[in-house]
Amino acid sequence: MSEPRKLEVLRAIVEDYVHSREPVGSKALVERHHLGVSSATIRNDMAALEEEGLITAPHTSAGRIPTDKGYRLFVDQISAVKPLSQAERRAIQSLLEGSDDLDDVLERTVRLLSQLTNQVAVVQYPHLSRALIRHIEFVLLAPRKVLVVLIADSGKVEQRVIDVGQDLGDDALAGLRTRFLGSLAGTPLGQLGQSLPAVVSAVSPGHRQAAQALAQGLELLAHSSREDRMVMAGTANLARSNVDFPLSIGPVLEALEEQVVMLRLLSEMAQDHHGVAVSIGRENPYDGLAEASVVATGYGPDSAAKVGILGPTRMDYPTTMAAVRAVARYLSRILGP
Amino acid sequence: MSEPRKLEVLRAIVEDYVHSREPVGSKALVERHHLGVSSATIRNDMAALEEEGLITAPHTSAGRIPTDKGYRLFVDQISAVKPLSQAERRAIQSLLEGSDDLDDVLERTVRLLSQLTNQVAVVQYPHLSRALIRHIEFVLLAPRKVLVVLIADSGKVEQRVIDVGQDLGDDALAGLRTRFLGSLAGTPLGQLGQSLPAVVSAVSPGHRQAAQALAQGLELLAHSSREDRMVMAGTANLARSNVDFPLSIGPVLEALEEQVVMLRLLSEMAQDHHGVAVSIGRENPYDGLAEASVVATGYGPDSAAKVGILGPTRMDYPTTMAAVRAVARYLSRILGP
DNA sequence: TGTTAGCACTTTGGCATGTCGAGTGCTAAC
DNA sequence: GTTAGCACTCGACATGCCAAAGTGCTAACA
Repeated sequence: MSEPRKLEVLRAIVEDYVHSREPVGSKALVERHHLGVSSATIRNDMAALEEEGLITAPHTSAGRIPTDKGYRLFVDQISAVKPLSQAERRAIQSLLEGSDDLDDVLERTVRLLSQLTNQVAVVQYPHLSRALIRHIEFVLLAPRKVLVVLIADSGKVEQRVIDVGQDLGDDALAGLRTRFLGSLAGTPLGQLGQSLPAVVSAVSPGHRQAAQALAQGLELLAHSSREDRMVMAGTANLARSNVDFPLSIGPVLEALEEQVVMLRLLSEMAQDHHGVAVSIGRENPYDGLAEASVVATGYGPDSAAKVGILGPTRMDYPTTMAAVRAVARYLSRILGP
Repeated sequence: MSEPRKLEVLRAIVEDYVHSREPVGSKALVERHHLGVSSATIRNDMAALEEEGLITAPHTSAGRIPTDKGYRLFVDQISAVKPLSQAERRAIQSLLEGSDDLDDVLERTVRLLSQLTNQVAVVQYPHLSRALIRHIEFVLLAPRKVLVVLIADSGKVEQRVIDVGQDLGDDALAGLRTRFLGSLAGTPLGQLGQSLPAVVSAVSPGHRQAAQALAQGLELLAHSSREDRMVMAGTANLARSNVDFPLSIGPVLEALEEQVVMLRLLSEMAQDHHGVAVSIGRENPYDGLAEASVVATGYGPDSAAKVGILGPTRMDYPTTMAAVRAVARYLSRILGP
C-alpha cells in the first residue's frame, strides 16, 4: 500500500465530496479519477485512511466523507493554490478602486468576498496605531458630558462621549483642547498613551480631573474603539447551502452576531499555510461553529486586522483560500501608504 | 349567522394557530374557547370566513389557517393591545439607560427588541434635521482630498471625504473652515441647505470652486448620510423559527442585507393602527418577504426614523406591536431633548 | 332563520413490509 | 501488494394499510 497513493485517494475523496455533497465510494472514485488501480485496492486504502481518522463512513454501506482531520491534512499538505481567474481579478480591482471612505472600502470588500466565495464574509476594522493625530475636538454636550472627537490623518474619525467628572465651561474646555492638540498633533495613535501623562500634568490643578478624564477618553479612542468592530455580508449564502448545515444555521448566525466571538476567533487563528489561516469544524473554539470552517488572513500594516470568510466544513478550500488571499492583498494595497 | 361571532371565530383561529402552528379545526375551537355553540355551527362560520378569503384550508380535511387578509383584519379590528409585563418594562428601561453614544443606544435597542420579540429587529438611524451645528472641521488628506467632519450638538458626528476639485493649502482650508463655521454654527441641520449659498458666494473667487465642493459635502452629511443606514440584530431568530419559513430563510436574509430594500419598506409603511404600522406577507413590496411580516413605528422627532421587527406572518401581533411601540417610546425619550 | 346532530367522505401521517442498489469487508488467488 | 468475487448491511423508496382529524351536507329542531 503506497503512501503517496493514499494521499491521492484522500485528495480525490475531498474533491469529489466537495463537488457532489455525497459520500463517495470506491467504485465512483476509480471511474472519476484515473488512479491506475482497481476499486478493491482503493477500498483497502480507504480502510487505512479511516483507521487513521481521516475519513469516515456515515453508515455501513455508504461511501466515505472526510473528517475534520482529513480536511486539515488536505489543506496542509495536499491542496494546491488555485489562481483566480482573470475575470475575478478584474472584479476585485475595479470594485475596490474608486472609493475613499474607509467604511465604504470595507463594505465593498465584504460584499465582493462573499460573492466571490459564496460564503459569509467578514472584515475587521483595521488598527490605527500608525496613523497620526490630525485633530482633536471637545464638544460640551451637557455640563459634564463632553464629546471627544479624534481625527487621524488617514481620514479616520473616532468619537465618544465621556463624563469629565467636574463642571466645565466652554472656555475652559477650549483651553484644554488647545493644550491637548498642541502637544499631541502629529503623534502616532500607538504612542498616544506615552504622551498623555505629560499633557495632563501640565494642566492647572483646577482642571486636572477633567483633563485626566479627557485623556482617558482619547486613549480609549486611539486603542480599542474600532478594531473591536467588523463588517459582515453574505449571510444569505448560509441559507442557500442549508444542506451543509444539517441541524440549523441558527448557531452559526448566533456566532456571527456575537461579534466578540468572531473577533476573538479571527485574532487567535494562526496564519499557517500559504499565508492564510484555516480553522476547521471542531477546531473552532465556539461550539456553534462545529460544522463550519473559517478561512482568514491579515491585511494592512502588520497584517493585524483580519479579513476572511465563514462557510460549511465542506467547502472548496483551495479556491476559497485563493480568493481570501487575493482580496486581502488588494485591500492592503488600497489602504496602504 | 352572527357577524360578531364570525369575528370571534377568526380571532380564535388566529390565536390558536399562532400558538400551536397547526391548522385549527372546528372541534378544537369549541373546546378551547367557550363560544357557546356547537362545532357544526362553527363549521358554517368557517365556511363563510373562507368564502370571504380570510382563512384557508391547506387541504381538504385539515383545519383552517388565516390568510394574509385574515391577519390584516385581525390586526386592524380585532386584536387588543397587550400591555407589557412589569419585567419587560424594567428590562427596557434599565437596558436603554446609562448609555450616551448614539451607536451604542441603537445597538442596545435592536438587541433588546429582538430578544423581547424573538424576531429580527431593525432600527434606522435617526434623522438629524433638528440638531444644531456645533462644529465643522476640514482636514486635508491629499492635495485635493478633504475630510469634512460635521459635529452636531446632539453628539452626532458625520464624516465624508470629498474632492474639492482644486489644490488647496492648509491655510486656505483653515480660512474656509473659519468662514463656514462662523456663518453656520448653531444652524439646524435641516436648514443648512438654505444657508449655504450665502456662505459660498462670500468666498473669494479663487477658492469658490473648493467652497462649492465643501458646501455640497456638508449638505450631503446633513441630509442623506446616516438615515440611509440601519442596525440589525436577532437574525438567528429566523433560523430558530425555520418551521415558519417552509422554503428557506434565504430570501429573507437577502432582503435584510439589502438595506436599501428594508429602508424603503420601513419608510413606506403607513402608520395605521395604535400608532404602529404592520405589513403582512404579500403586502410587502419585496417578493422575498412574501411569508414575512414587518411591524414598525417611528421614533424621535417627527417619528421620522423607524424602528421595528421582521418575523414570520404567523406571529403574535398584539404582543409584538406592544413591544415595538414601547421600545420606540423609550427610545424617543432617551434621544429626546 | 339560525342551530344542531349525525354521517359519509377525504386526506394526512404513521407504520409495517418488501425490494433495490450502492458500497463495504473479507477471503482466496495472482 | 493487488485483484476478483461474493456475502452482507444499510438506507432510500415504494406499497399498502389503518387510525385520526376534519370537513360538507342533509335533515331535524327551536
